[in-house]
Amino acid sequence: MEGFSIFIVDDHQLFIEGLTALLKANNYTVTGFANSGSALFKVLEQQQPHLLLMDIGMKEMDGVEVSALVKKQYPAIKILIISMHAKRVYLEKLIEAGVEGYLLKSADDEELKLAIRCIAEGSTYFSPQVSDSIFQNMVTRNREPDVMLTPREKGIIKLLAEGMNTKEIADNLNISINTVESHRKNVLLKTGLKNVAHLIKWAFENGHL
Amino acid sequence: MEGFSIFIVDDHQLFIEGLTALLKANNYTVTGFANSGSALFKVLEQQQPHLLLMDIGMKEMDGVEVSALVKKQYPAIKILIISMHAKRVYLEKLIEAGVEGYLLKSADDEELKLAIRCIAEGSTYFSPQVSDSIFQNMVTRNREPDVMLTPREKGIIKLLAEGMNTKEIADNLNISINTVESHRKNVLLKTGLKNVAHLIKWAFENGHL
DNA sequence: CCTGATCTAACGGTTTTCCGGTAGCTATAA
DNA sequence: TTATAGCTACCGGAAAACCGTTAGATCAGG
Repeated sequence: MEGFSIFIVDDHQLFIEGLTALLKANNYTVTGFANSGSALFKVLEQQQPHLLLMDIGMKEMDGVEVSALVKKQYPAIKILIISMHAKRVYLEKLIEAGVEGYLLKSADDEELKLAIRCIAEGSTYFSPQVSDSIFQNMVTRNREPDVMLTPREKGIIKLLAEGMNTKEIADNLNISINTVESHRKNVLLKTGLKNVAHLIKWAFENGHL
Repeated sequence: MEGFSIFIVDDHQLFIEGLTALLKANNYTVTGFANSGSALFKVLEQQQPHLLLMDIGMKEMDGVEVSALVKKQYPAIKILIISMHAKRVYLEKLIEAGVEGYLLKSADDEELKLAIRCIAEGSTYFSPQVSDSIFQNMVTRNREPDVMLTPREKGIIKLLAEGMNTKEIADNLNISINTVESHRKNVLLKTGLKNVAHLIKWAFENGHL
């Protein structure tokens, strides 16, 4: 494992330091860390580690975008995602981006070492829970072909979540009530959700709020 | 610091092991860990550590309840909360429960060591960001006097979030439509929210979903 | 230039929510 | 034993959401 450099990306300093201590105790080489995407790219200009341990928290969907960008600019760098949860939404995009592995934070250090070994050898590692999720997704994929919301629609969802009714939203955006109803209707149509309450929950779970 | 035992409670095994490695590298004594509240209490019957490092994630509000229970049954055990965010909702209850400290995961190891030292010496440590949040809370406290939902109400909110309407919920719970409407009405009344969409958002932000 | 996506707007009818008030039944705590 | 809290249930009217459908304007990309 000598000569295999690991770099940690996470916005939780404590987790970085814990992970670093853990890896060093197991004779891995940790060459640094970054707290944000921009910090990471600054470092990558100077040095390219072999492996990025990338944490994906709840709030920042951008961990996904960061991964995609890294893969585009530095295809040689391997990426192992360490995430809180096995959300399909993230997974799809991450696999599309070409990450080499996906671990849950509930994994233990044995699984972490296994994942790193797999990736170092040129393979991939996706934790079982996650693989199931992927497979399930493959099967049901056709039903939900990636719902994309327009900016206007996202804006209206935000206002709906604030408790505004159609008229208030119309006033707020200086458009007709009919228009707002059209948007609301379109969103429900394209997402296949039942009503606004359902929509708000969906928006939360899919990073739109 | 010799003779001061630390015990970690977290449902993320990786974080536990990272933290353990970090603490051991700094010559602290880590006597064990637990992945859940129930596991913790089983261990506490056998041994009482001096300090609990308690992680509070997003989903499990129960970290708060666990802390309260520990403090009630083992007042001598100190508790240092390590949390993802500085949510007022959690903070209030944790302080009420009597925890000795509150750290964010964005803290570094220096702050962790400082917090542990403070608590070991009989003092308390609340990270600056959190203290601000507390203070801000003191000022605005009067406006939101702690809305408590009954189990039935929580159940109905969950079903509402699934997109069910009143009739479907009534069927699902085997109660009258009128009853469901009463509950929905009461919830909106006691929370002061505008409609169900607003309610779903509120429920998400306050840990009810 | 044509096409597709987006934003805008409208109408009529049905269903559901929202609001207000009222009220009985049970279990539990003061 | 009173309260008090929680769950249950009902009614009627106003307001809003939901549904299906149509359609003009604009603007970016092939």
